[in-house]
Amino acid sequence: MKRVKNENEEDVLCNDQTQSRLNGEGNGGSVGGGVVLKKGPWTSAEDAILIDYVRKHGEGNWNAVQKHSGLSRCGKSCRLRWANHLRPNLKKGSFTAEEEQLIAQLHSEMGNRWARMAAHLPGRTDNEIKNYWNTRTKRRSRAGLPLYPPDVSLRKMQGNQRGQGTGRIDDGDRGHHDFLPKNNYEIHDVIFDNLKENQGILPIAIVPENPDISANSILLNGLDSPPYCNSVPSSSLPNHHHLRESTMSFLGSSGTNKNWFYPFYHVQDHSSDKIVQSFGLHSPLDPGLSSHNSMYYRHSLSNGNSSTSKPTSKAVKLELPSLQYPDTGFGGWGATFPPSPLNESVDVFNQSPLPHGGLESGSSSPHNSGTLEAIIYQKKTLPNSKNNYSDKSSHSSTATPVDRAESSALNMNETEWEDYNDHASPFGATSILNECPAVNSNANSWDKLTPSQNFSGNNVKYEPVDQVYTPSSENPLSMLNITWPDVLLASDWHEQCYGHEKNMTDARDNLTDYKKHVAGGSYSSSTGGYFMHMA
DNA sequence: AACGCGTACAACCGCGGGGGT
DNA sequence: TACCCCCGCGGTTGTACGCGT
Repeated sequence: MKRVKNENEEDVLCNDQTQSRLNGEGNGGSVGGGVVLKKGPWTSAEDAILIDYVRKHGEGNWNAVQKHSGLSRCGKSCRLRWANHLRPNLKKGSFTAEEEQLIAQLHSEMGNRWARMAAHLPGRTDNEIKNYWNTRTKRRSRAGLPLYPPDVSLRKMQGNQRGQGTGRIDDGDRGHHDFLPKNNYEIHDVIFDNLKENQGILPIAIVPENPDISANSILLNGLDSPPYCNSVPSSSLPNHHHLRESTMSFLGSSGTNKNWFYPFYHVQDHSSDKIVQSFGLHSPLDPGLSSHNSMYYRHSLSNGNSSTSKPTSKAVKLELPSLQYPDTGFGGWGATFPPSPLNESVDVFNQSPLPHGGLESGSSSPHNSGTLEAIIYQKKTLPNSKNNYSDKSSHSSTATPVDRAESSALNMNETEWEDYNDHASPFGATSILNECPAVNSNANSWDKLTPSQNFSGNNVKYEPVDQVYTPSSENPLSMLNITWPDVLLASDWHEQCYGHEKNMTDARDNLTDYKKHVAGGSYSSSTGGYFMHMA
């Protein structure tokens, strides 16, 4: 279709056929006899021939198509054409919101296993899903958005909780439990404990006065980054903030506006020798992560005096498979909704840094898959971070492009913000909204959210979050959000901290206005910016 | 209108697994 | 056990289209 010019191209041999010839195979008549096989777009006539062939002979034995039908296409091309376009019951058109959500969920569990994902999406092909995801990934990466919607991340995290005792990453195919009960939501006591402990922790993104410092940079660097605190460069700090390799702190090597990226880190409060939980959304939900390894949200510390925490971290790269962006650092790898259809016997201790591969069952590792499981898995499997940081960055990451890492880091932070605002997290929206000028609660798609952005502002501003993944009647997947503990907790927490909900409402309005102000700046909506909304 | 850019999508390519011999 | 063949999968490429400037 797109390659119209190929209609008139000189026929070329299918590579496979060429290989077959070389291998002595493909003896199917003319193929082996040197008949050139067409490449490029299929014509309707060819389609008709192929359809007719399949009708008569059924699927399979694709190399025989050319022989029996005279179609000058290699078997591989025929199979692809049939599978992706001619096969009955194919669903055409763009993905629905439900499908998008499911894809994200599946990808968070499976990684780039398109065919398996396609099995969960009737009428959709692996190629279609792959194209969608890749495009989406690119777009979101460019916009500095999280790869996964917050509920996916949360779900993963919840699954992670459940799976903690097992030491398993994912049940994978073993489960074949298509969907977990929707009401399997659990709130561990520790969640509430953490809530209490972290009252006053504010998820803030500081917008510098200096317009040259991107909001994301600030986000990533947090309050410990100049000019917001007097901390020394994180890289030179003593290891009182230990960043595990798996937590994917990224080094923005190119300097400008990149600085150090350590989207996840803990802050150890020196005065109390207590790990000050730096991030919130998932932390309170995961006992294991919350107190030790949780590195999700960047909060100011209690009483808002974040700069006193001397947060820092080391930058570490995390290698991921291509197109896998470690931009969501939260979530677990336990089987959650929907459960992984995979039966991936993941050696949780196998964290081979191989850039590719390792994805197939039997050898899969979340580390390699680039899924949320991988991310969280590493968090969990590595030693507790406290005083245990070892700089594995130079060992584990072979070739992670810096820009990817950066975008990933950005994404993680963006995700954090989305989550905050999405769910009125007691750590998030509530906190933000009490001091933050803007929140857009009208978003209906997690796919087009707040991008990274440079803008100037007052001394301290909160990063506006454009899009909020808001469960609503418009979103048939709202039911998924029953698993949002934040939602359940927000009210209570908010009441506890602020006494009334009005603050949030007001803050949302203010934030919305602020967002508009910001969006009027340099950001291009064409790149998936502030005001991109799903149709 | 022209251009540039981003996106969507079809198709190609290489690799590896599984089954048969 | 080794080899061959077929098939499927995932990564990548190339091009048309749409939109903004």
